[in-house]
Amino acid sequence: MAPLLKALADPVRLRLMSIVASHEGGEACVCDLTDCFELSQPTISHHLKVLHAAGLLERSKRGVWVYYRVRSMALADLATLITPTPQTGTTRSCS
Amino acid sequence: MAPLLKALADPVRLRLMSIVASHEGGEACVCDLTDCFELSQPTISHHLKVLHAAGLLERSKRGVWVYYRVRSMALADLATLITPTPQTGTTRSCS
DNA sequence: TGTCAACATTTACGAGTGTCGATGTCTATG
DNA sequence: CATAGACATCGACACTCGTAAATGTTGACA
Repeated sequence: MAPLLKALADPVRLRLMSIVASHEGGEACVCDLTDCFELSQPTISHHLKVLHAAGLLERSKRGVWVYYRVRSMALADLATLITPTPQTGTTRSCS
Repeated sequence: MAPLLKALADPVRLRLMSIVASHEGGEACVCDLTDCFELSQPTISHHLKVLHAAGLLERSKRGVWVYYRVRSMALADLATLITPTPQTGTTRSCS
């Protein structure tokens, strides 16, 4: 769980997720994304790799272009884990 | 939002949140927490400070002891932000 | 007032991270 | 085959982060 949060805990990567999610057809190619930032193409590629390795983005190569798509299931699972549990009653000192 | 995720994106801090949340009365003092880790007391204190600065933990000092409590509202808000939006239809290239 | 215990702060250091420039890989096209 | 463009990888650097040892602060109590 910590690696997932770590992958999301960066302003650039959060924007990347947001842009991909709200892009036409729910997917975007790298060339679209690099235009949205004032960062070099290798840097964007690096962030995409981190998000992909964390299971937050899907990769699909079509021709010369590589399209990324948000794995909304991963986000939903993460949201569930973050949501506070209704307290189980059992009280152990450590977890 | 990124700072919030950054504060959570650490195994020790995630365990701290979990332990505090599931502790008797929903709060725990530092001495309880240091016993759960094989880390020095200053390190635990540092992580608690990070979580408190991010608005994820409440502090309340009673006598010599300092009790921490999870701000479940912050977690709930974060979960809401992470949850994928149902796609608005408007398609702008960047966000 | 002096002492002890619970936490916090400071300082320092090794490890990890974000960034860029240079280079590599792959695909389409002439 | 040669070239060009879309991405990825590599190497290097500055910066941040997690950790511990030493020290400081505060409250309880004799």
